[in-house]
Amino acid sequence: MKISSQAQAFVLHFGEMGSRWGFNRTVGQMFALLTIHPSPLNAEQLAQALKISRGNVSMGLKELQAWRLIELHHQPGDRKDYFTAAGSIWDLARTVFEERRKRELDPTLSLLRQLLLNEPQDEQEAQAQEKIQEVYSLLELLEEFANTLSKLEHNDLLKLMKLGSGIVKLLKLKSKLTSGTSNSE
Amino acid sequence: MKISSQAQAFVLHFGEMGSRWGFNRTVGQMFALLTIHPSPLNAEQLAQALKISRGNVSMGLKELQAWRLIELHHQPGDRKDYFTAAGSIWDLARTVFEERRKRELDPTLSLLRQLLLNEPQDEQEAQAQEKIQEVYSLLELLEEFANTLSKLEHNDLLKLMKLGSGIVKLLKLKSKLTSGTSNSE
DNA sequence: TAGAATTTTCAGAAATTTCTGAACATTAAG
DNA sequence: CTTAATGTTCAGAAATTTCTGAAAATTCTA
Repeated sequence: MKISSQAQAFVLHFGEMGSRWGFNRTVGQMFALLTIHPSPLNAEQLAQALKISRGNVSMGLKELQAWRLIELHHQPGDRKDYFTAAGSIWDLARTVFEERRKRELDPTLSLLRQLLLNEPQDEQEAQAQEKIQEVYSLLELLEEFANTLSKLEHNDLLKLMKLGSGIVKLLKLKSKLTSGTSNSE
Repeated sequence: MKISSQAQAFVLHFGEMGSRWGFNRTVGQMFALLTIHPSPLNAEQLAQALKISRGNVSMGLKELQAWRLIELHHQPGDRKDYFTAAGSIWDLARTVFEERRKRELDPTLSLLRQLLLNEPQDEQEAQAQEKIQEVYSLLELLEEFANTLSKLEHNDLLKLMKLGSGIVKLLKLKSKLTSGTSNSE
């Protein structure tokens, strides 16, 4: 469990950024370490490498599993649980993207849907309702777009992301070809 | 400063979600209230409506200004500062998107760039370096894509987001038309 | 089934973040 | 310049989150 200073910096940074990405410092560090380390690690090794308690590692692993970011391995003749980051970097990014969509968008969509069911009782409320509707429409569109992106095959996603301002041209091209017809799905 | 229960729920929810979106509870509430309220509000009104201290409001407003999410107004004959959410819901979404990109992507890109400058000293480090490079490439692509989206005009962005699986068809169409030529920008 | 190895849980400790309110700073008006 | 109105700051209080470590639970082996 020797860690190069290189890896050290990587791990520490992901710890710092962790909170911005939706988990706490040690969970961020654990994830970074599992990502950068070539072989699976067990709880003991994680605790030692990151200088945190065994209990904390256990909780962290549970959270990373809830995010579907790590997977369990076993070494023959060893009862300990070993973990690695789940899949390629791209898989991980996709998973983080999807989990965050779920946590950051869905609860709000669901609340706003609720609020929109009420009949506004006065002018004040009617105006508020309108604003809520605007927010709702936007978030719904975002959610659908995020969904579309999630479902794209790796190659298509790559192409799309590399288009740059070519996107505009493509959109223009499209409206020329299909002018006058509705077209999602 | 009477707030309908409708608005109340909206404000409280944005408080709860606040931390997931990058600010704390009261800042989330302040932002929600300024968004849903039809007219500009001053610090006193915010403090009263949200039952928080005057000092807290001052700090919150400062943070919302750092996010460029609110703008200052003045009522003739009144020295107080009044605030509203800055621009339309779409403007706000764009701003949040850009600020978050800055805070969540840029620091990491900059660290990884740093790390990649070092020559790996052994096999272990070389492997780590490779992983870092993968993460870096992905985040860089993400950053560029986010940039592209930020720069799209409202209408183009809307069209793109509504494409749904039509995106795939469009990408296919494009590769047919330009097969063999490079094309970002 | 006993017992050793491993993982999980969770009460309280520690660390961190947020909030208050009083002191201070700034501004505008007279 | 003085005063009153408003805005800002920041030390410490309060609230929240994270972490530890010992006890409990689980799992495997013999």
